[in-house]
Amino acid sequence: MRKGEQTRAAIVEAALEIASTQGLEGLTIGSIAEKMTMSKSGVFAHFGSREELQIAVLQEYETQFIDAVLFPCLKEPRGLPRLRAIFMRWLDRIGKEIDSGCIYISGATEYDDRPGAVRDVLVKMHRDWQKEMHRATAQAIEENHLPANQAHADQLVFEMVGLILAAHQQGRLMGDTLSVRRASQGFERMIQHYQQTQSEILSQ
Amino acid sequence: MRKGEQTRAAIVEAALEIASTQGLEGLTIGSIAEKMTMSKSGVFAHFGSREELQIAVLQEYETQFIDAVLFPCLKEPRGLPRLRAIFMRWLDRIGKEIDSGCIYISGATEYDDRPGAVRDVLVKMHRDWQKEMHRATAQAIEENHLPANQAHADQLVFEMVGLILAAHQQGRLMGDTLSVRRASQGFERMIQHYQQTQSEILSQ
DNA sequence: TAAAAAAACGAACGTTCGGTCTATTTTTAT
DNA sequence: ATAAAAATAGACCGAACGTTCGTTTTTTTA
Repeated sequence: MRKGEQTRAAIVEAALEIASTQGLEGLTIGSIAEKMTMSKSGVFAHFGSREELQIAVLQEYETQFIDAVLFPCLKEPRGLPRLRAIFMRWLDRIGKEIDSGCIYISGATEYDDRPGAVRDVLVKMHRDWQKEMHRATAQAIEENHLPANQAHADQLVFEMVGLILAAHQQGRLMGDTLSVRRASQGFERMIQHYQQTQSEILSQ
Repeated sequence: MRKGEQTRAAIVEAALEIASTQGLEGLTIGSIAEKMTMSKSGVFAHFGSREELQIAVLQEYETQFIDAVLFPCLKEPRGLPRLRAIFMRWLDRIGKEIDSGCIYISGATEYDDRPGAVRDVLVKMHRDWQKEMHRATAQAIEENHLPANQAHADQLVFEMVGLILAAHQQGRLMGDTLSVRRASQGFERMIQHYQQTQSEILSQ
């Protein structure tokens, strides 16, 4: 019914805020209840278990992430422009999350050794996102924005993940205010490297 | 006294094993007691608090890390050979930790938003290690193994951190068995990029 | 407006947590 | 050997956890 769905959505929203700073494991039903000024059992009733609540939070995060990062970039031309736009929006989001935290990243270390439904969902989301990155990278190679014989989409995606993780860690743990810029420079250098390799081959 | 120190060391060792998979936050006194076949209070008495126990675990990890990664590399010639050796030993360690986990990395996301003594110690260890990396990189620039006008030690260290984090996450969460190789390739490509830049400048 | 359905509450359960206290055993030093 | 000191055990505490349950309040439907 209507009221229930509204409340459930509000709970998930509040839970996402808590999980951003405390992690998915630090997310307790009591803390949500307090934030919502509801009873624990009132919160609990909207989900069959804490696990389902955590999964709902992950799904909400995924929706917001795709909306904010991927969708706007599909207007960009296929190939390098779109790939660059995706990386930059992703990085921009990480920059905005330096005060709160990214549950994709914190979840990755929380659940890398904790089997269960939450981990399964998290892995699938990571995999789906990396598939998107892979597609955008492969298109850049198809469009000859990157040399086909040098650039391997898998490797490029791996290095982009690394730049994002470094930006997140250095920004949040070490208080490095330049971390977003460093990741951005790293990306441009990586692209430039492959393009240099291309021009060298062409000039031979 | 003698017996006490022995037991304490054994406790820290057991605690490090648990913390590697469960994280520093997942480390409970009860789980250590079970592993040691001791009572909780027996374990507890060796430390004034759980926090001190966690710090002791971190210090033990740091000692092992420096012994395994940094010290053997000081025999290598200053400059790029030493820098490469350090990165490769670091990466090799991450590869071996794919089944257990690295508490520097898991701790970074666990404590990036949790103030306190544990976080302070963790930040200092990260900072000290990055200083070592920075020194090795700066020496490579001094020795003209990397071009002084292009290579910035801070940026290089940042990107190395990223490659390590990606290798850890992709290896542990995503089950990517190639993650260590990808990080290694990323490192060589990064070095190659700066050296290409150098040769281009020289040929102008 | 009255009945039915959904939503929220509040108390309690069993468990686990870090931590305390006291008593007992083991180790060390004299 | 014996006394002092250190180490360990075991019972226990209050708090917080996820979860259950019966009841009450609110919302929806007829």
